[in-house]
Amino acid sequence: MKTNDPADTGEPQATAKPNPRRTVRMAPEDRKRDLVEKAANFFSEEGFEAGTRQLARQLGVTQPLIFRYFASKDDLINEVYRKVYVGQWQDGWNRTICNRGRPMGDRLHDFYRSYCPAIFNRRWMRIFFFAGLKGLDINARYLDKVRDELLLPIASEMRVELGLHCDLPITSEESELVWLMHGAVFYQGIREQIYRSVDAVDYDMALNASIDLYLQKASQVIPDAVARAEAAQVQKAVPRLGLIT
Amino acid sequence: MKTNDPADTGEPQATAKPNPRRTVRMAPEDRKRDLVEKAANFFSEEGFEAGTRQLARQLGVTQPLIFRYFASKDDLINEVYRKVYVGQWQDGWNRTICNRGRPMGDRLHDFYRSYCPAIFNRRWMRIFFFAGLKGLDINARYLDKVRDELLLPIASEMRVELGLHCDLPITSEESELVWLMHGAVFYQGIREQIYRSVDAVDYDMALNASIDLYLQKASQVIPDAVARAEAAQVQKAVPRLGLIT
DNA sequence: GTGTTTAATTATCACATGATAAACGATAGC
DNA sequence: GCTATCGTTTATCATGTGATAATTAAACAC
Repeated sequence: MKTNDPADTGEPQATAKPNPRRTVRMAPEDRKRDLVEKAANFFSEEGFEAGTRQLARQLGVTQPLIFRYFASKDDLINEVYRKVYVGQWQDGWNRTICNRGRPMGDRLHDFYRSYCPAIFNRRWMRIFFFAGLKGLDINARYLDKVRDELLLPIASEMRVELGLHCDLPITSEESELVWLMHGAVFYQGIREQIYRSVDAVDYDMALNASIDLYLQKASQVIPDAVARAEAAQVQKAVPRLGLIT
Repeated sequence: MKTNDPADTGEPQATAKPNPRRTVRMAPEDRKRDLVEKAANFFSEEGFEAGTRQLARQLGVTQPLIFRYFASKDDLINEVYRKVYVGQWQDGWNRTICNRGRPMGDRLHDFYRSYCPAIFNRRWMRIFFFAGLKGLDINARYLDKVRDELLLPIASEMRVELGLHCDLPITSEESELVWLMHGAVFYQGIREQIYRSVDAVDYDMALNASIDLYLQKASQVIPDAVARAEAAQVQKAVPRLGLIT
């Protein structure tokens, strides 16, 4: 008959102490980092509504210990968000996009070949959607960052690539076109990590096709869109009476 | 000083009865339908982890009443799923796709112009992702249905449109290409309903571009892919020694 | 009106949750 | 080896949860 003692490691112990609890004492900063890291994995699988006891079990510690390192569960969750979102962002992405020494198609390829591996993993994807469904501002802020530092720069660079000199804000057509490309790529990550319907999507073809689509549609649509925007701008600048005379 | 009586409707009541509770007695089938309908709205906003008391408050009934109509909370949730998923599916979608009397591009336009309005609403989208993150089989089954009744038929019809006569299963290239188009369209729904970053995406342009992309890439890629598949099939049919001689 | 049916209520259960306080014991400095 | 520190534990709290039983009252038949 085997003992059910949870501390029984299988090694024969001559003097069976009543409570040989083998707690590892870690330096506070190490422990905290470890907790956030493992909590990110845990919450990404179970959702943020999962209990702190289950979390603690998975972390290999007792539940009250969590509250020594984090004032509240929400506090821990916020640190998880910060780790996942802020920790993954690479400033090189924007630089790749804005590097005018190379053609736009190459820049987009390079960018997505760095961006996709960074976020196409189960943990990032799931936390992104958990937070998104909650309507959390950290998620909205991430999307703002995607728009302001990635997608709008792409649209601006595209104007330059097309030889358009225009300082007016990006039109909705231009912006929608970038979102379309981005969405087509991003959806591959959803299929892979959220749906899990495929072992691993070959997103190289998807990448090529999405970028092709953008480059092609952009050259068709954007010159006209920009021209329309400029015409509207001129019209606005002319005083009302000018139209009548 | 105003009374705080929850039943106070504002009408002056001469004989102030101690508990004039105004409960409406509904026919069981009506009540049940009403509960499922409102629960779908509630859970789509709050997530399925939200409490039954909060739900009951929103429904305008007491919490135990829920358990008179549903054996458990999970039972109610399953009825919500069924309502949202099964209730929205339209058999006409597959028929539109398979109508060989019309060109593929038109069929795809018609299909998506019916499909998008059916699922591009906050309730459907959110419940879809809540269920997806939970890894529920009802969600996986929905995706199987999308694949088997919508996307694979599109790939098959595309072969016909391209004049290819081939009974071999759809290759991964063909399937990935349809998923790419579908994802580009679907992502517009995510932006609109999950991100809520735009008031209303003008998904007409997105639709046109996505379908164009598919038609164009398909005509480029699919004939070769099918030819390769057939060659591989022939090779497999030939006995091993045949390759050596 | 009176009585019967049963939809909806109030009161309550056992259990799980986030969080706190007190006790314990692994490690570092001497 | 002894002691002080503080990382980690056990024990516990108040509250919230899904679910049940007993009670009340709205609607219908006569």
